Amino acid sequence: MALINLPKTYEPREIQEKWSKKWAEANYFHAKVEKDKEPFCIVIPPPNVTGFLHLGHALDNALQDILIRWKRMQGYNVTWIPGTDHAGIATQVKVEERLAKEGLSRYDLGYEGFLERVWAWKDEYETRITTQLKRLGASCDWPRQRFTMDEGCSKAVREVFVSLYEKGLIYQDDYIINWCPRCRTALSDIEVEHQDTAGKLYHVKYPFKGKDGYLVVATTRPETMLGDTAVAVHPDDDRYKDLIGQEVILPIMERAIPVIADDYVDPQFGTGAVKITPAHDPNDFLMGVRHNLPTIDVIGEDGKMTSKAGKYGGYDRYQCRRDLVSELEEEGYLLKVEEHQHAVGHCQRCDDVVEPLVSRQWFVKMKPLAEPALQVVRDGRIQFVPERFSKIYINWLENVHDWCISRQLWWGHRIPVWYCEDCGYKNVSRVDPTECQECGSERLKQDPDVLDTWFSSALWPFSTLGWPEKTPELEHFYPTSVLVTGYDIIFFWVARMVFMSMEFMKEIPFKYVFIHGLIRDSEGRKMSKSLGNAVDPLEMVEEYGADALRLTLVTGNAPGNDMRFYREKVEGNRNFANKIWNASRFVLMNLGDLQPNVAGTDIANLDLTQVDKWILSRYNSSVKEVTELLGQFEIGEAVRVLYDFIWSEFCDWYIELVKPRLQGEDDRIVAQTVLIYVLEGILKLLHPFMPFITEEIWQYLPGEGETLALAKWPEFCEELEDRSAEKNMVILMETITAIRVLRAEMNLPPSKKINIILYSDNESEELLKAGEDYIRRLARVEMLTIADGGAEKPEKAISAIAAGIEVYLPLEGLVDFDKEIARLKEELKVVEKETARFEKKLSNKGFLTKAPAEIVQGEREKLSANNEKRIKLVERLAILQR
RNA sequence: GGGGAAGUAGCUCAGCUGGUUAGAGCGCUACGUUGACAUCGUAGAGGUCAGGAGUUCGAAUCUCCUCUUUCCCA
Repeated sequence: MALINLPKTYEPREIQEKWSKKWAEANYFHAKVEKDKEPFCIVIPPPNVTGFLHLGHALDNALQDILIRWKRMQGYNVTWIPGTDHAGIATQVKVEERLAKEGLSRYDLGYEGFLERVWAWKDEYETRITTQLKRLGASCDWPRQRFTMDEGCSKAVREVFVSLYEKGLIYQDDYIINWCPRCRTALSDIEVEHQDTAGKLYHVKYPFKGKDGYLVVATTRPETMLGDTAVAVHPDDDRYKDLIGQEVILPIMERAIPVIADDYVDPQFGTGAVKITPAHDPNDFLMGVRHNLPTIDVIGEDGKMTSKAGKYGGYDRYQCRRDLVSELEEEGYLLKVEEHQHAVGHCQRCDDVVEPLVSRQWFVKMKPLAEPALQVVRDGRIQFVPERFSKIYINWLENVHDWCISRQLWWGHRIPVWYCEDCGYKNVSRVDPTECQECGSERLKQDPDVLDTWFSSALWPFSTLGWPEKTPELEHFYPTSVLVTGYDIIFFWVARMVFMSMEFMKEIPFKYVFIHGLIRDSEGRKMSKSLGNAVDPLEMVEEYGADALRLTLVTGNAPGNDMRFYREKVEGNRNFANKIWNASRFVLMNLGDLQPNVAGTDIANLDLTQVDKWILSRYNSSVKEVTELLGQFEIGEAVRVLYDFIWSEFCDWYIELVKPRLQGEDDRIVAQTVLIYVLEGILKLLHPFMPFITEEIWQYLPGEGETLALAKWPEFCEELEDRSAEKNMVILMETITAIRVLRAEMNLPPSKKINIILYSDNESEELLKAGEDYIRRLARVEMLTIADGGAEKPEKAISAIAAGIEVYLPLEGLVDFDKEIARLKEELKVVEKETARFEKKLSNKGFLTKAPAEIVQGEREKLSANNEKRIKLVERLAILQR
């Protein structure tokens, strides 16, 4: 077969299009359950069907794909389960926004009509997301794709809800919750984002009842005073001790309320007396429970004041605040107003200011569930990478409050509770009931609310594998191997998956939680639509290629840390891809008619040169390092090792060194075989990171196999390790570099041929003789002489010392002796400084006795090498200065 | 108020369990089209590893303190 070489230029676009299509068609990434093989399973953090994927998704999925492709090549039974999240509130907000553009609200369409629109939206975005993932190279097990509201996931949700209800772990209660007046729904604690806001602290007089004088309370939210049912002070606060048990008159409302004592009050804050509004503040609510205070709700679900707010009924909450403050001022109740910084809760989805209010909602009792979830992280059965994130997880679970799971939305899993309109019984059922389990009435009404979107995501690791059915997938692939996600959803998702798994599977959901950071813009800001600084991953894919983008996202920063995104970084990695492309092109173009059966060749037994042995040894240790680093989730370091090996060693040195041999006949085949062997290994090692370019090139290589994605991952091979070849090559490379430095020093362009004399001891003489051609070629030397170290040295020359070899560049009439002396003196200074350092270290008794022998030996060698160099420099200077 | 992270070359960042002559990419300087690659090559300049104290034979790395920047939680 005549070999076809790669196209002259690297065109990522064509390659990625071709391969994402081919891979999908061939269904390479679908894994059947193979019981005799070790499983490796990742469930994708399901992207929300709210929009397009952003760079954060690209990072998350690149990391997963790297692990997945690596393990697949290692021969594991690998499945990466893709899917999307219905993202209840977020999606509903999006669809409502779209409707608003048509001048419609969800009420105009009605419940059924609105849901139809949301399902259509879901289909549209699910398709887009899937397409995007494929274009990024994600090797998902597509036939197993899931959706949090598909039939199976819905069944899992139903089972979990009913089961928790039966165990008493789900309950309904009137409780203070976070309410978003814009979305008109309850939110869980973590869906509220606290933002520091410049506010005011109002000092208001509350007159004593039945006597002169007043108490001053400080509040940031005066409008809630309309619902005050007490004033609280600290029991030990001497200022107020006498007032406890007495009453004050609530201004405007003219209502008498008691002064109570509670430890919760901070005597240092404000005046030390706080107004208590149990209906509109979480802490006040708890205090109200402790002291049996009435609850007066003055703010409604629409964010407006209720009729209980007296004359302010119907006012918007902010309007009420303004008007109320002026009234207080006019009436002389307002003592003073201070500037005050405080945290204000905002809705995570729509950014409206959240209103704490009392409402009847469904909750998950957290304490009993949290305990096992804490245990598995504390005892290391689940490991966070990096480890520090386990603290965040533990701290949250230790202080977790009950989870409000009901949402007043239309889009989501309906709560499986039917209220009997006759006896009021709550029918909580796995199958839709037709009659009341209590009284038999058929007049049943399902709870109108839906569940928090995270309720279904919490089941994702097992619901996607078929639970509650006992599927072979569940049995084989569960627990999953690793979860890859950002630190921003440790509470929302990771913790919840763990406790749900512990409760329902009696098993951890995954062994490792691999946490990554956020992608920020070049100024370190979060990327967001409103800032207009978001980068579209597909735009980068178009411009630089998916491989370059993937590499950019996973390198150059430590695990768990945020990363700034620069287009220049992607460009740099595109250049790296181009380098690989051209190096491969070179190898292929020099293959000629050779069809080496690399797989069947025992490479170590070929008649290898030192250079071959060196590159094989270096390649071999790269295999080892990359594999180890991947095992430690050190993706960035693994890439760095590969990048350096490929560019600096394989391309810059090996290819250059091997060139002459490819022209000759003697050992041409050996050189070709080594080239192709190392190249193929490189492509394999690089494939998880850069799947498209490696697959494309690999197809041009001789050998068997349909796809690189299913090729065997390289293994470390003892036989290829060759320390002495590595050492020899260092000498050779340093010699070549030394000549190049002299050339540059004298401003001699490469076109100018030069003569070089190398003086060496017997040991390296042989090595230099063997490497004569290399030196001549790579340093562009016309006439190369290798002489004994003791031989007479030319006077009119400039010199350098590299790896114990004296390099002389004779320059008849061109040498400026003063300049050369100065140059050598400068070098001598550096060497002397080094020598002194080593000497000092080695004369330190503590060092000699306490440091490991290896280290001491290393320092000794460094000292003697330095000394040798120093002596030669001194000698040379003596001659020049004679 | 509690907790985390970060401070290393002009910029962006690596540097794992303490032993390197402290690295990379970009940028910068000089030279260069040598038949894989100018999306490139060769050589180079550039760092008191935020500051202080301590532990140690030895600290960018461990401990404590200070300063600065960030993020999360209350």
